[in-house]
Amino acid sequence: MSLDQIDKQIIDALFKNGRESLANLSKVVIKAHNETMSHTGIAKRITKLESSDILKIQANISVKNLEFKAAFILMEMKNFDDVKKIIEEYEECPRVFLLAPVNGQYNLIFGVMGRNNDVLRRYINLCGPTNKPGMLHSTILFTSNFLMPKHLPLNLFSEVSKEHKCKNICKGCEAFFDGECQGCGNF
Amino acid sequence: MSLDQIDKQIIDALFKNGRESLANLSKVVIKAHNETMSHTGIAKRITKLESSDILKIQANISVKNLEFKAAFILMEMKNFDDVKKIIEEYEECPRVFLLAPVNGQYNLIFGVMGRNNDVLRRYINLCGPTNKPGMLHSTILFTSNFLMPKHLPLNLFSEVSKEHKCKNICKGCEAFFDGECQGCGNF
DNA sequence: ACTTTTTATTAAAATTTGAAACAAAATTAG
DNA sequence: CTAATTTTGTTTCAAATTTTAATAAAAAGT
Repeated sequence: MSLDQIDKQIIDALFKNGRESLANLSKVVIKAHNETMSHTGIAKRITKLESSDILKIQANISVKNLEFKAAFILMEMKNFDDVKKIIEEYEECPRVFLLAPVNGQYNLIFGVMGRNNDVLRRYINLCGPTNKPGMLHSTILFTSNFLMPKHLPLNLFSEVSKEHKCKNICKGCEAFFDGECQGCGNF
Repeated sequence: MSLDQIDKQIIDALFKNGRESLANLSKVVIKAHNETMSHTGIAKRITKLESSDILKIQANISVKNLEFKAAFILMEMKNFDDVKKIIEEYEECPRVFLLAPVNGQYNLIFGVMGRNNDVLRRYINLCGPTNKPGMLHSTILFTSNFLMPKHLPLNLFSEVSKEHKCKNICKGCEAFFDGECQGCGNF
């Protein structure tokens, strides 16, 4: 599916304010020959874009303003199966805000988020992906200053993803069994 | 400003659906002792989170479903002034979806988005940051498969950012003066 | 203990959304 | 090319939601 000019105008308006009313959108979105569009028409477009999973209107939060700390981990893996295994283990983790297989000097880019540097370091050392099998080389980059995107979709406060999802990571973790681990959801 | 349990529940619900009605949010958000909260109270919380720039409800779009192509550029710069200069030049560019100074082996992480690999390569070669002064070393990673975040806030369709904002990049560009450049906003 | 400030509630008015039936345009098939 | 079909957009109106303003309650500061 591809986007036409109307879709793009809707997306642009919703990029600026995701809760803009359909009434206002219908004023802003202009068809050819300067005609406006009905709010019902706009609603149908939005529904369609959402159900084809192209668009999702979400709460994005500012890493900078909450003073969260983030790390990018770049990984060079032995083979693609090892990459896939890491992805499987981490794609539901609420701390992982970035996960993408890449081509180039590294095979996988991984982003982790924490309330502060302590939490972040503990995660990287105890729960992180860097000591998984197949890892040839990795490098870690720290930041807390996202200039772009200013607001990120972070799944930090979901009740479901606190313990359950991370079993596959936690089952080999000493801290988890010693009761020292505060859980993934401790933001 | 820090977030309490109610804020987190609101953000979590809006992460799932940014246009959830205040009425529904007031049913979902639970205070201590299992009390619900009034929808007016919820609205004030949201307004407060937005005006302190912690929360922004936005249209996020799926890189994967639109089959957009992205590249991460990792840069090691001579000094921090050079980093700042790159940031100044690129932070308004609609193609740049990621821009963060980092600490570690590299000083800056940069993400660019394009409709296809051709557009992306042309941008990197002609408009990209890799040949700017102060660059010691850089590496490029390509991807089109964002597993996380599934949907990204991309400012691709804004009318304002088509030519104006990129003057500082374009003024030394041959393609721009030859009329070969299709402009930053050509998505 | 009192005042100030912040936060939440209620209820009515204004606005927005959703549903259904219809119209127009685009696409497909004959 | 024309008719049938599908897709897309419009209108209308009832139902649901949001906003506003006045008030109450709780928390913080003196």
